[in-house]
Amino acid sequence: MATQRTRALRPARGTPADTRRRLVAAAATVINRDGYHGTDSNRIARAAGYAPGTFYKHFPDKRAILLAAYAEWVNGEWAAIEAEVRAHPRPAVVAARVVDLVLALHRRWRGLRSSVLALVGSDPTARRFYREQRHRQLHLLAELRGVHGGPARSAAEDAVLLYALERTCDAVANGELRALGVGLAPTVRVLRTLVYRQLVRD
Amino acid sequence: MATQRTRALRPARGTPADTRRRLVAAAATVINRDGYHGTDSNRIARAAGYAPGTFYKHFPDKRAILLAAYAEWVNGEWAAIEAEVRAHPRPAVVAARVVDLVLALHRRWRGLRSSVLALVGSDPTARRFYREQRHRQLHLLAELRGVHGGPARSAAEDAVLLYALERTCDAVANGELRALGVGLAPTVRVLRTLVYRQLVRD
Amino acid sequence: MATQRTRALRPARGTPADTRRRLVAAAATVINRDGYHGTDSNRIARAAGYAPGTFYKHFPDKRAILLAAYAEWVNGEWAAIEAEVRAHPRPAVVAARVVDLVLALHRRWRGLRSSVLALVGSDPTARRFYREQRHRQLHLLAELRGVHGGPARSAAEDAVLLYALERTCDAVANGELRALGVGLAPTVRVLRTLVYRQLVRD
Amino acid sequence: MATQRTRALRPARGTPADTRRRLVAAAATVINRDGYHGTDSNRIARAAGYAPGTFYKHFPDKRAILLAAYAEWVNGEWAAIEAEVRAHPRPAVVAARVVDLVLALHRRWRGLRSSVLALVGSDPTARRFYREQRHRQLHLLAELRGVHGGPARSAAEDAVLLYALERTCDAVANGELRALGVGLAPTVRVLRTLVYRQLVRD
DNA sequence: CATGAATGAGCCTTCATTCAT
DNA sequence: AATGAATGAAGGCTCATTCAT
Repeated sequence: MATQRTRALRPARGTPADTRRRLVAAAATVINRDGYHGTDSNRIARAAGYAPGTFYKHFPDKRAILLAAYAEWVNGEWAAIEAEVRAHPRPAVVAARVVDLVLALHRRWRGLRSSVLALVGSDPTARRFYREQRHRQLHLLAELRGVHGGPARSAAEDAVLLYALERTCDAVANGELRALGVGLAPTVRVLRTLVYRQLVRD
Repeated sequence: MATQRTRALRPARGTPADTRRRLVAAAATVINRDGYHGTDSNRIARAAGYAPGTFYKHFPDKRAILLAAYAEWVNGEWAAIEAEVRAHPRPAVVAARVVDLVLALHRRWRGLRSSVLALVGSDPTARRFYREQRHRQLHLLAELRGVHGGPARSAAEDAVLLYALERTCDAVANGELRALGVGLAPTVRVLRTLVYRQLVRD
Repeated sequence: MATQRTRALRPARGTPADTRRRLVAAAATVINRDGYHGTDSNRIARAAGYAPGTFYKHFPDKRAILLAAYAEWVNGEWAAIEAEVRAHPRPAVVAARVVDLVLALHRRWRGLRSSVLALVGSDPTARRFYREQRHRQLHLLAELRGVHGGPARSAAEDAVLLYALERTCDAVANGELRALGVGLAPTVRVLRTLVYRQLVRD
Repeated sequence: MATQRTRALRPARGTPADTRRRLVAAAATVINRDGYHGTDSNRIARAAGYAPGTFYKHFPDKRAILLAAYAEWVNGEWAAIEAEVRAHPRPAVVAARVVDLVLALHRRWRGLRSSVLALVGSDPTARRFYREQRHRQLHLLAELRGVHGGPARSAAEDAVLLYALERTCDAVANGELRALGVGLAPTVRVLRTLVYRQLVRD
């Protein structure tokens, strides 16, 4: 009953982990480009070189792969941030690197971030997941400050800083800032100053 | 998954403007509650007391009513903010009022905002529209500072402040902050301080 | 975005009741021919002259229309049986008519019956529905006996009779009996006798 | 909706006949529990301790294993009935045993029977196979009557008896009878009487 | 013999949108 | 102006089946 028409010489068979990785990578790319509601699971599977059914051997539903893609890539890049940051002892340099890296991150994954945020707005699971990311950031920030012998800061201050950083980087990434006539360089400078002040004594 | 209350009994037949207003109001309520992708145009029409066809007599598509709802209601409330704010002469009071009002606004329209932001991420029209809001805010901020004889601030500083305010209020509205163990009162204090400092000389 | 290609000059617009009737009639025919698992809701809708979406305006799911078809048609014909039966005073005639009618019924709706029975085997709703049919038959049988001044019979006897009648008619309808080398006429005679004996004193 | 217990830990590797037997046994259990349309071939294979591919090394398709399961298990138990029945000389005892055993059989294999019946309604192969079972029953009945020096009975009478027995036992097995308010004991009595009368002179 | 990753046709269902009334 | 029945493209997901290892 099932026809067999070799669409492209059957993609190399691999371990489930490989397949999963490919699917996640494809999802990240495709969703980042077309948006979560702008693609579908079949398209993601095809982009990874698989048939529709393969998707559901690895993810229970479409939502799951968005979260997985977010986890995989954003977490991965956050690890890179941690690594780079730890390598630099001077607060000013650290502040600059953090801003640069977060900005690069937001630029690269703007579409993916947007999709995740939308899902966070309506899906409890996504919400829980997203909050874990934030927790991690808060801890990282506190740790950085400790390393640099910085002052005690309230969690509220840290949180507001992170939100400012995140939201501004999104604005840069999606062209909002430019459209407002606000320059990139001064904005980056403001952000660096904000981060720097949070790390050291006033 | 989607709730379907609000089967309005409103008498139909009225001026086109009336109908449009009712549709927009219904859309704001319903989308705020169920999300843009969590409702459909038929449901919105019914919530306003009309048949599906009526919807498309007043809006070219579903997206349009989301933008209209955002414009109508959120703009309306921003006008209220402007009015209230202008009435208070002291910067500290103004800062407090702005934070309180923006927070209230975000709390009330959390779902609508989330839906709009998602659309902004993928739709050029929505993007353009959204940027106009921001422009308005920037102008208001500059004006406030002028009124209070505040210092010259770069557009970048103003923009970052607005982003911090907006994103933090969203975080409060959707419970993110509470989930992170960050208290509401200290957060509001941080925001007020931020706004206050932006209005007066350091 | 939606193309419009007039597939067949848009089927006459009617009242919802009309549409529902057409859908049920089409479902009865199609399922009777191809089996419940041999068709799909789109095919049923098309057979009734409608698009797929119309189906779901009238039925929550595929299962529902099978039950509706069963209810509509089989109930309808049982009403016919009741009417005919009441018109004949002599038990022997009644017995004959009942057997003939049930047999005709099973012959005509063999596929539909088969599908319903399968569903009854796995679906609680279907099960409940099916039992109501049986209840009705039991009452009808008891009533008939009363009319003819027949003897007291236990519910068990009545039930077994009904099962024998039903199952044998199914066997005739699906050719089982013929395949076994058992003639139709003698079988009908046995059934008539069975029914007759249940109606009158031994 | 479908349960997925029975992840067998059985050692694979064995003669083809062993594998086949295990698959059939698993299919009988799983289908009896979840229904033919409520499981899939992968699940059956897993329940037997094998991979999906193994299934299709032993059966051409899913339908085949349903028939095999029916043949293997139900036939096996019918053989047991034959044996037991032959061991008892008195018609009354034989009748009682037959009813009891058929009832037990139907109770145990209710789901499997239901699935087979549904397939019989649409699949010629299944139909042919099912009729062979009936043939066997008819012969057994005739033989029993001969043994007991019973009267000549038409094939039609025998067939109707078998149908009554089968259908009533199904009704008991699936709770239909209880739902109708008909007691088990009286029903069994009716069936025993029916069988008994068919075995001896009136 | 057995594996199990992969397939892909196709089912069920939704919903933005249209149009005859 | 309003209606609401109808549309139909398309999306999420399943599962019988295959085949390279």
